[in-house]
Amino acid sequence: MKQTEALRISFQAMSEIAIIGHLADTALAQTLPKELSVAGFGVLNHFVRLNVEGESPARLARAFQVTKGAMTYTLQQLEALGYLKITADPRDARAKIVRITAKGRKARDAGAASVRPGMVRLLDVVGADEFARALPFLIKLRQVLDAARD
Amino acid sequence: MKQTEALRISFQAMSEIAIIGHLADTALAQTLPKELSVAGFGVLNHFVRLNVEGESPARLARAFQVTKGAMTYTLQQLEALGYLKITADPRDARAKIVRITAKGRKARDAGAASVRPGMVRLLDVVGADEFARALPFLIKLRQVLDAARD
DNA sequence: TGACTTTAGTTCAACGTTGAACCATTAATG
DNA sequence: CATTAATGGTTCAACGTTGAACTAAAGTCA
Repeated sequence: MKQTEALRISFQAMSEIAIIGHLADTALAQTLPKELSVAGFGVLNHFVRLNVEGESPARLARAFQVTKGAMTYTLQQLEALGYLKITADPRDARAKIVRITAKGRKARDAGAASVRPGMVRLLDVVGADEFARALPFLIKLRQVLDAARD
Repeated sequence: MKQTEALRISFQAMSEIAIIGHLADTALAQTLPKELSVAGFGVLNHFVRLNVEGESPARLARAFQVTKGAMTYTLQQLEALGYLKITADPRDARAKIVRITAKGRKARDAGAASVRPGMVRLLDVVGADEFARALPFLIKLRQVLDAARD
């Protein structure tokens, strides 16, 4: 394949990915209850999915590729909603420990449930095997971009 | 494949796509000169890539999956920079016609050139064929989500 | 034709993000 | 050890986005 062609294709692929990400974000935001942002749902989901007990804001910021300031904002919202409990870290006076509450767990379950129908509809049209085939490529691409982010 | 499994995989795929989109956006924003936003570059690119002569703001908003308000904002920036010329549409008094200027063309070429090295580096690691294999899936997924956006 | 409905564009408050500045604390180094 | 560098967290202005409200101009159709 000519390099020009390769550049064109990879550029288009990145464009498509950016658009899909945008559409998915918008769809998710509309599905979730309005007091829960996509970022907030992501954090709640993180605790449940990975069965993590406590995380520091800094670790969360890195996990979500977001600035510390953005994470501070998101966590403040979630704590105000009673979905998280944030305490001081006894081992490091700079740090804090973030924990999900029972209420937060319920909110994330409700969120996950509200996403399901849309996902099922999507699987109906696109096909589970296509997702499965694309996933390794996506993971690799994410890892590379992630690492390149210096 | 069990449905639970299919849901898990497709959900993860969408997550990866969202993250990649986010990383790509950030990387692109850092590469572009600071007066040119990703959205602005997208608009300039649209005119050059598709060799379109004139477009209405409404059509552009639809093409980029963005609200009319967001497109108004982007176009105002680009016009202030002298990259676009916006005139009234003689055939429809509600509408306007957006055209790229020579200066805009130069800015988009410079932008495209500044993206190239990063793209080449990406191709080095991920491989052009992988992009090529994934592209049809991505296009299909984008089209489905696009259509589902009612 | 006249009454609705749709479409084009703008404006504005609110949101979630970034980048930079800042303070406090811990880690690394000479 | 004493400095210096790195890390954790917050705050704030600025940005680009949404959604809603609005004006103006077509389009539809009975």
